[in-house]
Amino acid sequence: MSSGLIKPQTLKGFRDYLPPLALAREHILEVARQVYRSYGFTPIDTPALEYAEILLGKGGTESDKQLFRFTDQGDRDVAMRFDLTVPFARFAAQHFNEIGTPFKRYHQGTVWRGENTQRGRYREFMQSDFDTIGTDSNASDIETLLVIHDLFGALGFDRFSIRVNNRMVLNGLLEKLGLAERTAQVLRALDKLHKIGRDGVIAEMGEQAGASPEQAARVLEFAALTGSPHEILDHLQPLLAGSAVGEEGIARLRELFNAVATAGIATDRVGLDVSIARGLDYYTGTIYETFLTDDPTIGSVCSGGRYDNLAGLFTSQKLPGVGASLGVDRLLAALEKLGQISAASTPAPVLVVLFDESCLGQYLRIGRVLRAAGINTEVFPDSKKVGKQLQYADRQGFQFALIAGSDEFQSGTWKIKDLKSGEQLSVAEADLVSTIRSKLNSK
RNA sequence: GUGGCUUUAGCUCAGUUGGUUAGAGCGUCAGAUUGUGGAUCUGAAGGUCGCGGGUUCGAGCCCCGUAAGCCACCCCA
Repeated sequence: MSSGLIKPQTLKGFRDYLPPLALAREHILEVARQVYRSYGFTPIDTPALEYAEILLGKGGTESDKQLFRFTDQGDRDVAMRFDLTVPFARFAAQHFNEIGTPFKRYHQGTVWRGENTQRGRYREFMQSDFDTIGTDSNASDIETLLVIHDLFGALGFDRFSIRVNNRMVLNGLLEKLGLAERTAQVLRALDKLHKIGRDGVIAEMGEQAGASPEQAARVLEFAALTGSPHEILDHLQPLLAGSAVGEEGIARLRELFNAVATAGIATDRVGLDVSIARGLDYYTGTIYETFLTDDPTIGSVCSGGRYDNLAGLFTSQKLPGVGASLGVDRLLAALEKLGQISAASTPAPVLVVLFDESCLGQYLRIGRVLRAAGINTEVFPDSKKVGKQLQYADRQGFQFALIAGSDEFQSGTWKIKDLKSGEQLSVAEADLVSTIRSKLNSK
C-alpha cells in the first residue's frame, strides 16, 4: 500500500516556506514596497518566462549556463528569467512610448538560476528591484543610495554599511595604466581583494588580465586607500588628472557624499570603497553594495549601480539608468542565522476562544468588529476545552485570547487574556477595541 | 560545472570491533474527573536508518553509484 505513495520532496535549490519564514519574507517585501513608493517608484510586473533570446542577449556566458531553458508546447525556445533587470530592459524598450521618462519603477518577483547552492544561495529566489531610467542625473544616483539606506532602516537594521564606488574612477585608472582593454578581468580580480588578499589579486591580474606586477600594484594602490570619502577622493584626484572619465567619476562621488552628509545620513553607514567593482560588466558609473555588519559572510544583500544604456539590445533609444536589487532570500538567510526571525506562525494578534458553541454567532460577530478596527482576529473553529484553545493560541504566537461565556454575555463584557503575561481583564464590549489597540501599541 | 565534508523519527542527535523486534531529548497528539495555556506526570502516534546496488550466514555500521544539504572554487542576490 504505502509503497505507492509519492515521496514528498523539493528540487535542489528550491524550498518551502513555513509560516514564520513566509511571514518574515512578506514583511520584507511589504516594507520595501512602502519605501519605494515613498520615493515615487511605481510597480510593474513581467512574465517569469521569456523567449530565450531575450535573456541570452546580454551574453555573459556564465549566466547562459545558469538559465533554466526548455522548449515549450508550441516549440518555442524559452527560459525562466534569472534576474529582473533584463526583463525590465525588454519591457522598457517595448513600452517606451507609453511610460515616458524619467521612469521610476519597482519590481518584486521570483527569479531562477541553475547554480550550485549554498546558504543564502538558491536556485529559486526573490529579488526586489528599483530603478530610475531615462536620466543621467547624479541626483538619481544619490537618491538610489538614500533608498537603500531607508530600506535597511525601515527593516529594522542598525548595523549595515553601504559601500559605494564609481566605475568611471576605475576606468580612468585603467586607462592611465594602459589596462583599459582588460577592464572586466582586472575588476573581477580587484573585486576579490577582501577575499583573496593583495597577493592573490596581483597573481590573478597577471593570469587573467595580463597585467604586469607593477600595473597590478598600481591598481591595488588605489584600492587600498582608506579614510573618509573625501580623504580618499583627495588622494585620487591628482592620480586621475587628465583622464576625463576619471575626473567625472571623482566629481560625481564628491557630489554624492556631500549630498549624503547634507541629507543627514550617518557617516558610518555609507563609505567609499575603491575596491568594489561588481562582477556585472554593464555597470558604468556609481556602484553599490550593502553588507550586514553582523553577518558579512552572506555577501551583499543589496547591490546595484548605474548603467549607460539599459535596453541597447532591444532598441536604439538610449536609456541610461540607475538602480539596485534587494536580495530578499539572502537577507532572510542572514536573519535566520542571527535569530531574528520571529517564531510566530500567525499574522493575527487576537484569537477568539470558541467557548460555547451555541454562541458561535457572537464570536464571529466580535471577530468582525475587531477586523473592522484593523485588528487581525481569528476565531477558533472547534469547541475544544479552553485549555486546548489557549495552548493553540500560545503556540501559534497570538498575543491575546478573547474569552466569553454566559457570564460575560449577560454583562456585555469580554475577557482579554494576555498570553505572554497571563494577565486577564474584563472589559465592556464598547471599550474592547480601544483596550486591545492600546495594548498592542504599548508593545 | 569542479573539489571537500555530511545524510538515523517533524527537529537536534546516540547507536559500541557489522549480530536477534533501532534509542533519547525536544516537538506533535491524547489524558491527569468537564470556564483558562506556556510547569509537572502518564500514555500514544511517528523511522523501508536519503535512495539504489554490492560484499557477507547477517549491514544503520564496510564498498560503489546516485540524490540532497553544508563549505570552498566560480559567479552572484
